[in-house]
Amino acid sequence: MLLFDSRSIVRSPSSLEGVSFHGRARLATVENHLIESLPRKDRLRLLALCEPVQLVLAEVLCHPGKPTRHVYFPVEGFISLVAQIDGKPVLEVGMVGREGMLGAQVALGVVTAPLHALVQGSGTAWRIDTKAFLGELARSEALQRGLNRYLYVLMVQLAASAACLRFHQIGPRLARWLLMSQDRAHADSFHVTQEFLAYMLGVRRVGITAAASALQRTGLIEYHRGELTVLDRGGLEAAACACYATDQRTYAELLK
Amino acid sequence: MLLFDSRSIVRSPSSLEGVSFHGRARLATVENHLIESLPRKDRLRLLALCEPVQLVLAEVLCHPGKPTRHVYFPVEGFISLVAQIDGKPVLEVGMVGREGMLGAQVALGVVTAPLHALVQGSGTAWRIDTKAFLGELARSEALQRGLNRYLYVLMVQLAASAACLRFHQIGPRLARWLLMSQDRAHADSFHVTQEFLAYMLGVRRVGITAAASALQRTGLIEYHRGELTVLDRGGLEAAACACYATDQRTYAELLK
DNA sequence: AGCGCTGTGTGCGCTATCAGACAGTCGCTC
DNA sequence: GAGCGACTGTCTGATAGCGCACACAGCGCT
Repeated sequence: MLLFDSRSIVRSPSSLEGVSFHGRARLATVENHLIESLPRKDRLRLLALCEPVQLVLAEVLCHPGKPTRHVYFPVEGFISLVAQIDGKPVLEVGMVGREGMLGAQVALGVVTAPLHALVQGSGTAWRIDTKAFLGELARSEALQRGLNRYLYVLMVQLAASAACLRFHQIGPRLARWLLMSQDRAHADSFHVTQEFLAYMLGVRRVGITAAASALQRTGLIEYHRGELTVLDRGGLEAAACACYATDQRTYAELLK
Repeated sequence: MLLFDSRSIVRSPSSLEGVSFHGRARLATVENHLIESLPRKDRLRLLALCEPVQLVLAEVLCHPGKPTRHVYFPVEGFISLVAQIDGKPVLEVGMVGREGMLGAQVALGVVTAPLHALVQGSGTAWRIDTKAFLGELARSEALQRGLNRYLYVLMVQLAASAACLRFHQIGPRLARWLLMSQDRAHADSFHVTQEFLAYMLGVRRVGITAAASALQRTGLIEYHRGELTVLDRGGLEAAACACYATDQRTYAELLK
């Protein structure tokens, strides 16, 4: 799909800051939250199985119905979960960043991927062979607990997304999407075209043009040929539908 | 909510058949599929903990965020899972019948209910105290496996529902809903008002009036003041969006 | 400088659905 | 048999979003 190739996260230093392209520094943490939450012993054993990989933008890490060869723990990169209709991926239903993992369903004894997994922000991640991971999962109760809670959060958010999709308009949904991406990209600016946004939100590109123009006019964001910068995070939060805040609360309550 | 009281499944014998109100006989099976799939030993131990209860129409078995006191294995009755926005339940995102259970999230170590659970078809079910169930879950590996697979199916369907919701029109979605209800009600006719259908599908009542009129005009269904009968199941399947068939396949592949 | 690709803005007509209101009709109850 | 509530059908006007088409601008490549 051509769309997949039209995405690329800006990783070059901002010409203004000259030092770091990270608007909100989170450099202290270089790990994945799920892994971090493990007791030292289990964590080390798990990390011994991990290999660092670079998530390449627009890469499709798994296809629905196909077996998952690896599970991924994003550190810097992040991933979109995309649902399909009639065999065509059409709509983002979830995002996986440093707060979670891709392939949690293996904890349910199912190695079949449920959704398309599309790398949406390039960056590092830990990767583990599915079988090896299952072995470690059997050994570590803490890992089981972590995965289970994460699966629960995923379910809650899938359900919430469905309702949001139905009842909220493009503008607020776009604002929410930008916030969620910003959280996972660990940067205030990233590269994303209107075409791609339309695809993620399941609307026409023109719909995004209208909504994004409005956000730019009111000074919340700035964009130009795919370079998008969040200027006023507070304002964007106000513009987003309540689902963003709800999501945040769910994460805070269940994953910490 | 008044809507909840306006629903009632027809349980009186059909005047035509005079013997059974079941259009498609499924009387041979009086159990729940999840329970049935257990090895004899585990099944008996689980059933010893169960108490039979009557699911009362329009009863709300759990609220999102609240702890689940019991888990339920429907036998004749069935349950709608309803997502909320801003604290108000607004949209059905899943159905639980004889093929599954309510409260599967306890297998994830979370006793908080994720969604509203609304009894949509009255009838019998098995009920177990959550704690007792957790004890049994720890004992039975087969039960764990069953629940895990069921949780996976739920997730897949949540994602599929979201996409369906976004891209399919009221008519096909209504047809799909009727088929899914018919499957779980084990009857060709059941009681359901347009008001309630609108609520489940997240649309206005008028939208249902239009779609249902069309289905009646083409002879697929017949309804009158809440009494709805499926006349042409094949035709209804053709009228439904492909999501129904996909759902069926998912169940067949993963839950048997 | 010229070309072509990608990304963005716009216009037009159309459809599905929404919001609100109202009327008819059936069935139950008093 | 009168009254009332529940259920269904219909009307009017508004709107969010769709499909399609096109114009234009920035950017890289030759």
